[in-house]
Amino acid sequence: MSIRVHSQVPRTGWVRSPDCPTRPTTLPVLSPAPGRSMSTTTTRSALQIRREFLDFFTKRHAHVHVPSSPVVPHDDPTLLFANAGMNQFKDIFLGHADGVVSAGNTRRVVNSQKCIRAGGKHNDLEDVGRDTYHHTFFEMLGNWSFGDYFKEEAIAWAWELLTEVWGLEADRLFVTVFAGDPADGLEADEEAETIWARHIDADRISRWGRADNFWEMGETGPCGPCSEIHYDFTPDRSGRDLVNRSHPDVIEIWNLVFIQFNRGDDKRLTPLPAAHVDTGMGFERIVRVLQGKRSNYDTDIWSGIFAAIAGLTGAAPYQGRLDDPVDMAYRVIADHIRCLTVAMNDGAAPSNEGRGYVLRRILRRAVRHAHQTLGVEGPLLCDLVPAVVESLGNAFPELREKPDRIAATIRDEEESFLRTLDRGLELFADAAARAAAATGATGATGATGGNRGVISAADAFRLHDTYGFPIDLTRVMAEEQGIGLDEAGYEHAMAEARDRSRQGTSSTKQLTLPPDALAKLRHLGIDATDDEPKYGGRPVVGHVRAIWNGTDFDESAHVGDEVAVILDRTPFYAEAGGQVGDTGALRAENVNGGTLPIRGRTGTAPHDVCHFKVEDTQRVGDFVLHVGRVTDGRLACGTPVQAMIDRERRRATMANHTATHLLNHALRAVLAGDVDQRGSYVGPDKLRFDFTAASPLSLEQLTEVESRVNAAIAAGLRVDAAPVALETGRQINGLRAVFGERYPDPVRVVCVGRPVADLAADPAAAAWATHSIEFCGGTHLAETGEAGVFVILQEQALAAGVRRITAVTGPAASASVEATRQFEERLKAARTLEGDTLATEIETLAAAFDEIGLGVVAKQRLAGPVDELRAKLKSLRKAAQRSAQSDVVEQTRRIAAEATGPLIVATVDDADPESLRAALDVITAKHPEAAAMLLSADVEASKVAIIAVVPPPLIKQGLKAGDWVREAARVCGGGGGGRPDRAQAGGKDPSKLEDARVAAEAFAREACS
RNA sequence: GGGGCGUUAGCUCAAUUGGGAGAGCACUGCCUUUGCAAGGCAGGGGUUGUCGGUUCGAGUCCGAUACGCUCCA
Repeated sequence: MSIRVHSQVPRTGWVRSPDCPTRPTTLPVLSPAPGRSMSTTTTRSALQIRREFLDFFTKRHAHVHVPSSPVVPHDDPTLLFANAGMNQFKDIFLGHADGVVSAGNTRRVVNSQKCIRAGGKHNDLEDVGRDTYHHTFFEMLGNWSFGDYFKEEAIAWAWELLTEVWGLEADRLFVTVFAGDPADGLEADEEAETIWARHIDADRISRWGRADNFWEMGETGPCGPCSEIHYDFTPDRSGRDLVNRSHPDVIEIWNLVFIQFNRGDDKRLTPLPAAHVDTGMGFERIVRVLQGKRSNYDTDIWSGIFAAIAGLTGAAPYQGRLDDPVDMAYRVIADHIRCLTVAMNDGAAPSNEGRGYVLRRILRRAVRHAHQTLGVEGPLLCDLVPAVVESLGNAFPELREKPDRIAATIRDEEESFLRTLDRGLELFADAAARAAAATGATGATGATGGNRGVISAADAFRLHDTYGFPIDLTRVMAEEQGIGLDEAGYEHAMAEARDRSRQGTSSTKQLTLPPDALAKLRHLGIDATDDEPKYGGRPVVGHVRAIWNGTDFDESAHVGDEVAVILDRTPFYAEAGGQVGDTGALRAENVNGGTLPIRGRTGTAPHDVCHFKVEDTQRVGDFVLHVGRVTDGRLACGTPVQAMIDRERRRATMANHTATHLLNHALRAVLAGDVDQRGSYVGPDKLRFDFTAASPLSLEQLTEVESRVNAAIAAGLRVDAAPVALETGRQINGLRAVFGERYPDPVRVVCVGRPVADLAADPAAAAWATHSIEFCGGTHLAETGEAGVFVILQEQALAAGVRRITAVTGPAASASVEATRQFEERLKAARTLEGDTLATEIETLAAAFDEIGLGVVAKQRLAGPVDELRAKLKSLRKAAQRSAQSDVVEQTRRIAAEATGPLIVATVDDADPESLRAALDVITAKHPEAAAMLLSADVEASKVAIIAVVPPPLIKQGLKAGDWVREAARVCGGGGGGRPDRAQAGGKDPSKLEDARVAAEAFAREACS
């Protein structure tokens, strides 16, 4: 179905016409919009529409407004970006689907969720700009019932809002309901149909099958029928047959999902005890409907951004034409900058992988349109950020926090892409030249398309794959120059590359649980792992509850099996919050001097012996997975095991974790607040802390940070951790939380130097600002002194505006301090050395400088002196080489002086190939007509170096330098070659040096005779 | 997670089957010019990212690794 070109339709015709009057709202809770006039066309602003939606549910129907979750999901790796309103409530549906559920204290929620649909399975990116309704970023309005109201209210309220509050006409609305599905034994949703019939003419309700009207979250889990409301834009209201036809004139505006079933592992549906409502209404669409526009882009949502684009580029104003490249550029740029601003505000950044890569592609697409269509030379997008903040800041106040930083990052990325384009242009010119050469149409000017050749598939693919030069740009440029393009071949190469990429994947065995396995565990009645003992770290007795082999659950595992074990109780810390998972062992024998009592399932003999080596610990849902291998005996479900962590490794990890908190706090103190944690790694070997910072840390700042942390360690402060109500926790003065992270309630608070109880008692106290206080589930030292020493090893850039500090504590840090001390002493001592000993010492020191793990502070301080020494070594070497060379040259001078005739073959002492070359130049200078060969032996290295030169006349006679040296090298056990006029070779037997010389002389005489 | 490409002087880049590490710009000195812009001559500057292998010989071939660019998921 083709999309009609809207430019044929007068735009004003789509503002509300007399047959579509706007009825004033009668709702008392809504304040009348200022300046609203009944006599002219009255349209609500986008701002009002959003407000009215939220107010309708909060004020009139007792919902609680829950703010949008970040568009970058921090706790769901399966999701690239938040793509639906239900994302942040997923746990409620999944985890506790069979009980009474709530979000916070309410079971009625309303929200406007920031969503991004780009990348992943549903990729709309390429459609954005081409039509009237695709967006990479959009808002999803929704109301929610968690086991509270159901179809009756959901339908009635939706109808009330649309027709009474917003005054939409009933004869422009159509409703769909679920038709039932025999395969699932599902009846049609007559309940919804009956309810609808009370509001709308029965002939406007239609039944649809599973694809359109049955919603499922995944293979298993909560699901149910849904009911959609469609709006008919056709001038004569003839849209009845266009419902669900993807027609631009009849669009779905609201989807009401009734979650009433659970799909089990056996694919069977069982009714849920508490049913839920999940509704979604695309904000951009409803605004379009209420403002009577033919396109989402004709609404006031976009006008500010369009105006900014026009102002910055000088382009003609937006006309709303679908077929106009300029208007398309407007849509693409406006859509993409909204998406980028929101995503980056929530913590994403353009990069070359994952969601960062999606952002990069979005940014580049926008830049390309600005560049090609609007003729923008430099960066543009970064200057549009304020317009986005202006238009969305009211709904999402977090956008006002750091627009400058976002703009700066976008600018960097734009500039880098413009460089890529420049480089691509050169490569394109090469490819075009090759295309012309291949057809023999060399530089014929005025040639019409076709005879200037074709850009080969290989070139097009290489431009794209290696240099990121987009294929559509290649196409446009080829067209401009009248060159063809092998697009079919390009697609083929692309498909091959995809295959290659795919084949490389899917080989490693995953020992984490997929969602359906998780559901199965719950189905088996296995409870969440009790991992509270992790904070104590002492061995505990647990029972094997399940054994996961990567694809299925087993009853037992045997020696050599790599599996993941789930216990009912464990002291193992599962990887989280940057801290690595514990390692250790599970044992089932002679615990506490005797055999463990058996309390598990039947069939497990008391004499079972087993040793399971735990190599990693991961958390999936509420279960702790002990990943590793059986090293002895047999591990069976039900077996009681002694679970013991590697305590030394844990101790080192704890020290690093506590130090990470101290570092976080010190950074904030030194860099004056402009520090957000962006990630961390806490392991036994080291800690890494990524944070936002505009510029590199100076030596002074690094020193300051390091000494602050060491001061806290030296003070021997107590570290306290305790759960606190989330609301109280958030109020604690000086608290560090990770941006965008979601925390449980109650949340665990870790504080250095003050009992958590004190904080909870008076959260706002000014004194807390001087303490490190974080929400953290990790394991920590009891007292900071146990960390020993803290040394920063490295400070580096990770991405624009993000820096990483790598540091160590404990023995590793002490070792670094000691290494630094020794290094400094040796450095000082080296200044007094001379000659060979100096050379050796400098070499050792220079090598050690990068190897021995010096702290970054020491390193920066010592870099100067070390460089001086390096320079000194260099000049020493140079001098030595010069003198060695002059020795050889001196010998050669004598040889040259004594030599006569067209053939000079001589041996010299102690010459490296370099010196031999210089020496040979001496001979050719004196005897340009002679063929010359020099041989030298290095007895220590047991090597022979040979070099030869032959003037052109002798080459003609048949003496080729390459053959010549090869003959000489053959005698002393080597080989060689080169050009006819000049060649080198080597041998391995210095004792045959004289033989080689004789053989070479004979060979040359033979060849020249 | 997987694929492709790259890393050579301070900067931008060369180096044809493996056989003498180079150019331009920048730098230093001298000369020319009233001065500027520039020109002439001379000179300094390189562990060819790192580690290992093959070879008589590696910037070049092979394997690892780091970093960067890029494509795919």
